Amino acid sequence: MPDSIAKQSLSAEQWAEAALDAMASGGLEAVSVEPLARRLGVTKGSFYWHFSNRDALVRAALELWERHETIDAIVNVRDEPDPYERIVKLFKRANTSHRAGRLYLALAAASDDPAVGAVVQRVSAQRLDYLRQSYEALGMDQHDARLWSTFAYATFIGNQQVHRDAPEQFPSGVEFREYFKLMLRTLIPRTPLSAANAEPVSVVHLHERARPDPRQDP
Amino acid sequence: MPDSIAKQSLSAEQWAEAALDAMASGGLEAVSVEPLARRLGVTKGSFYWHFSNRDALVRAALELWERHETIDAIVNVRDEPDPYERIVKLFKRANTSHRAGRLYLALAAASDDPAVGAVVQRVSAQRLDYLRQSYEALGMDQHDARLWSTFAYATFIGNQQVHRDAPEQFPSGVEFREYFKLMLRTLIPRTPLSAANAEPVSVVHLHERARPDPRQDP
DNA sequence: ACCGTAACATACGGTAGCGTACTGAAAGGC
DNA sequence: GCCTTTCAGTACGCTACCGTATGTTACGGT
Repeated sequence: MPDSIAKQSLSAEQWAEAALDAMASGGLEAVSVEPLARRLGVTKGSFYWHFSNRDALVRAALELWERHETIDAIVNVRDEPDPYERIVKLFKRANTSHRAGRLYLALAAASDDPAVGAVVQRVSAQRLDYLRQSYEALGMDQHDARLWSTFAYATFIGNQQVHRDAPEQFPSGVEFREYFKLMLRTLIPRTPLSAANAEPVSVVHLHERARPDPRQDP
Repeated sequence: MPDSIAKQSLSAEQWAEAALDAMASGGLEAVSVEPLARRLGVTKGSFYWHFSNRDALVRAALELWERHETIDAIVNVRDEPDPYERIVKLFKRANTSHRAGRLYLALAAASDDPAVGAVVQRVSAQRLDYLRQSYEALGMDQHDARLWSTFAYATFIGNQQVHRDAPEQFPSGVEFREYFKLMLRTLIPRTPLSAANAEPVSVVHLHERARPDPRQDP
């Protein structure tokens, strides 16, 4: 039993990965047993050994996705001490993976399904929460951090959407780099906006520090 | 014939409206003849008198939606002379109708379908274009207007998305009003960026100038 | 009173996909 | 060498939905 679990869970995970692929390109409805089996070169007989039914596959795929989108994503930037750079990293990550973006949009579109909706809600909440914490680490009070993090999150979700729905209109190449910088400058104020609690830091100095950061661009 | 057309097209439009309702709550897949007929209290026999097939219904619904989302929306704010107020109106409209938001998201999710994708693209392009024009009317040069209007549009699309996917996290009530004002202040610079300095640096000034703007208080 | 037609109903065949029951084959323990 | 376990294939019934063919009703014109 214990050793066979490895083999079984491997194959099951392959099914789940294939399900995620199907979701990314065709939405939740595209996760159908027979087409997936065809794509994997087997028949339903295999599927119903690994999973009790289609719902179980969807659940497994959602679990996989949730891990990818929360734990992995956050672990990836956790070692960045500077909160500003941490947020920049999150933004870059959000604009990097095309598949991840499409997957999010596909799952969000299917959030009427209670199982999907719950996961989407948890993922959104966790990402928003982590963003909010990062904004607080910038020196914002709780309230401002909540507003700004929501603002920033909405913008980047919206970017995915616009990029998919109106690719012709969406900036690309050099223009995207400018667009990206504009968003960073606008959405990550490096000086606390509520005058109350923070030590006044040199705004000019901080802004200049942001510009000579030339790294990749999606 | 001429008088019977009115009756016929009326009924056909009812079908199209019902199709849009179904889309808003269940996506494109929810536009199915038999369930729709049940919901309307008739049978398929009626449907196949008005439309040749399901695709024709989808096309009619899309046409209706496109009119709603472009012409009507723009006509609604066309009489506002102040470009600032015009943009505010557009934003308010975007955040007002829950159904319209869900409809957009549902159709965008189904934009793999070429018929749907084309309409979504046209609607997005037209709205973005109108927004860009409004930003130009604020005094921005073409380039900045393009970046800022894309930015603003993405944010409001993202707001719809977040509002649907993580309703618990999305600001509401008093907090939403603050959130809304923050977005307006940030996304609609009231000081014209003169065409003279189109460099990205000018945008930084913009952000810094937005803060001491005495006109609104959160 | 009669007919034509607009509007809807009924009945049917066809397909896609879900799930089940059963069969088949390879692999490793005994 | 057998036999259980693991994994996959085949065959079938079931449901939802599409589309078609045909039946039924109401009504306006003549």
